[in-house]
Amino acid sequence: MVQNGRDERREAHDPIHQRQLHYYSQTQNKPLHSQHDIVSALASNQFASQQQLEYSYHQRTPQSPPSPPVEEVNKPSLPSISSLLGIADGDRANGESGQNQQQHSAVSQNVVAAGQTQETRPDQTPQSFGHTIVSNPRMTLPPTPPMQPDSVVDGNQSPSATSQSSISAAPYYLGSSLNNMEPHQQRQNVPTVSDTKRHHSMTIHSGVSPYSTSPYATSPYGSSPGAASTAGSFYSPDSQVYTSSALYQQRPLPSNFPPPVPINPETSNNPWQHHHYISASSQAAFPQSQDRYICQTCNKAFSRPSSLRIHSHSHTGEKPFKCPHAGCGKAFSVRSNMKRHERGCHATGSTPAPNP
DNA sequence: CGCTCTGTTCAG
DNA sequence: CTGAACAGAGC
Repeated sequence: MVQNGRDERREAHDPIHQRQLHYYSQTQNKPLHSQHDIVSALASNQFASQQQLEYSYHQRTPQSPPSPPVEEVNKPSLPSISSLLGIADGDRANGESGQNQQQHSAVSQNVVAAGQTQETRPDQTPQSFGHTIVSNPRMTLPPTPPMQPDSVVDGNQSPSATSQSSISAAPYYLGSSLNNMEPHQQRQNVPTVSDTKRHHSMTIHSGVSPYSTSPYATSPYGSSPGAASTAGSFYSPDSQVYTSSALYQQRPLPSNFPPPVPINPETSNNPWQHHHYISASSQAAFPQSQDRYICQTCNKAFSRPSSLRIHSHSHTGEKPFKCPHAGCGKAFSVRSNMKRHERGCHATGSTPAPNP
């Protein structure tokens, strides 16, 4: 909410920002870029009815990721799981063919049940997450040792879990950090390659992504952040909190967040630590800096909230900064980029109007 | 002290 | 050319 306040402030002063409000409304009607399209489409389909956030910013933010999941949901991902379950249960599946609809439901139940029974800590989001990974991944997750059943138990250590208790730590992250990948990335099931640039932190995350994003992921809901907002209720108890008001709300990272890596000998084997959690990446790149703001969508960490915000634009496709030039109409997620564009494309002169 | 803004730089 | 992230300056 604080962010909003800031935004308001800025928008009030900045004509450009004021514009963006209109811009959003317009964007919905006109063809947008990939992200925009997806987001808007989703907004109209799911989000629209789901949760209308106060700010346009939030409106699209709502875990744009869901876009990919939408397709993925229909994909074999679920069926395969059901198959697995069916195989496992055998008689059950056959006996109750009508449960097809409950494919994911069953899965989710499994997750939850597993989490509650094994973990005895229903509060923890990670466990469900971890469990999901462990249960399904088998088929394709050979490389990571963390696959051990213990992973579930270790889930206790997972940042998410700890976040609850020690959230007050300091840093913040966007929403629930379940998904390491970006919407498009998830879609493609490709490890975050685009981030490989400067994402030292992402390196780890990239390795992780496969698990969380993999099609076999129990349920697209659980794996995708967008889903989190949608169906997050099941995967994360807290999700309700995030979802409603904290889609992009930053939360303090657990004090354990950074430390997770070194951890105790016992936890040293923590699977989550290097496969499905931001902590690994974040801590890797950001040792103890308290100002770690983590993007829920991609788990990327930033030292400044403003940076995180800007970064969030990349996920939402939000481009609040429009080129003032008449004929241009280009929009940018970063103001400096827009300025640069102006300088480059519209000449350094201050005269925006294109001279024929 | 923390945050935002701006400029610069890297990468595709 | 544009997107994205970082670092510095200013408030």
